[in-house]
Amino acid sequence: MENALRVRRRAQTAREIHVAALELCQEHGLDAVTTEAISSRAGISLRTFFNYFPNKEAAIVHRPPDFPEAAAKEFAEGNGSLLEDMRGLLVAHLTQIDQNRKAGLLIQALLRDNPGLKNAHEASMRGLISELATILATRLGPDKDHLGDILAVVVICAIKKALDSWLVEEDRLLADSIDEILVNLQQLGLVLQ
Amino acid sequence: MENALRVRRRAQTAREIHVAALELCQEHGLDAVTTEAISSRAGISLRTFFNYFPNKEAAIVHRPPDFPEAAAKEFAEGNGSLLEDMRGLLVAHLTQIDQNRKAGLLIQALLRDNPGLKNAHEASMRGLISELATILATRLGPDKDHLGDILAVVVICAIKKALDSWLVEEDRLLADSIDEILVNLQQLGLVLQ
DNA sequence: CGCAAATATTGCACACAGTGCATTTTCGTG
DNA sequence: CACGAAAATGCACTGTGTGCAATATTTGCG
Repeated sequence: MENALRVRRRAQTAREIHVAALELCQEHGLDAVTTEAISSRAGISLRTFFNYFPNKEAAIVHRPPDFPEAAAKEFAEGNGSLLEDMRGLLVAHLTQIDQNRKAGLLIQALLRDNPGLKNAHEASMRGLISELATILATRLGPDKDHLGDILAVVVICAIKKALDSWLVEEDRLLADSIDEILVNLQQLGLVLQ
Repeated sequence: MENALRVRRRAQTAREIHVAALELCQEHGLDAVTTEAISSRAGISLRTFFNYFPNKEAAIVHRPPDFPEAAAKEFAEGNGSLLEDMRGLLVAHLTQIDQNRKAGLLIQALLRDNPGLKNAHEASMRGLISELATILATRLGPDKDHLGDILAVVVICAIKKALDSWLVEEDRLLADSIDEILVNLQQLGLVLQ
């Protein structure tokens, strides 16, 4: 009952569907792309498509990279300033996004032009938010769950804002985007006094 | 070309559809409710339903009360502590929600039991968020747009959290919920130093 | 190896969602 | 009352998403 292989294969198929969806959107525009077309380009049946994604929007947005476990642990156990400790977490996370800059750009462009994708995007963000909320719960300790939840929301929101500038401006440094996030959060802290 | 009357009629019809949708959900559960059933209970054709809402989820969630203009203006032009000035805005907003406590409770219960409603709910929240962002832009002045956007997100998030406790606990005072919101935001400010 | 169990893929049928378009009805206004 | 804009409607049609049962593939194990 060793399913590590199966898990990897599943993830691979999902990625293939995702890529097929992105390519078709680039070629014909989101509205002209059907789940059937995606399935056939990905070399699977329509029925199988729905085994992997609930709808085409989900296939397009797929899921954002998670927070690497090592960085999460380090942050959760850190005891410096929260914002400074968070830098490592952000570096780890944004680095992963950087790996896949091309897909990121494409998805972002699609999001701009197709408001109908917003729901799917938000849904995938909810996953990230709750992952971060879990990490923050460890860091903040008990009885701070509301605070942790809210903080998670605001951090993800700041990351999204930074990605907007980062993916657009070709030669922007990753470090600058991270600074932007931290500065925004710090300003938020000031204004909430 | 005086369309004030038409606007009111339109809003009324939308409300009737909304109510019909809520009633049917209560009776048969969300999954068993079709757009056709909603239309027919509301006394309109299926085609007309889609003139008012893009899908049944939107009809169920409808739209949350906005921030009353007077309170918004007062907050935008205030110059005390941001959080204290915000209290008036929150009072005005939550009071409106209180007017319709019954529907609020029902919608909240539906949201708990039907994850499929989350998207529609988030979509309607986006409207509120951008409304608040506009208000905050006035209050904060220029060059703070990112900060205003992020702040709007976090405030709406705090409101949602407070509503969770408020709608559940029967005899909770509105004032307490508002305090809860402000305390959460203040704690957030502290932790972001 | 080769079998049995678990898991993944697929085809088919079907009910519902959502849209475009042309037509009809309603209703405020002059 | 009559006109015209806005709203409601009917109809046809494409695409979505699911349940179910059959088939194929992979995995663990004797």
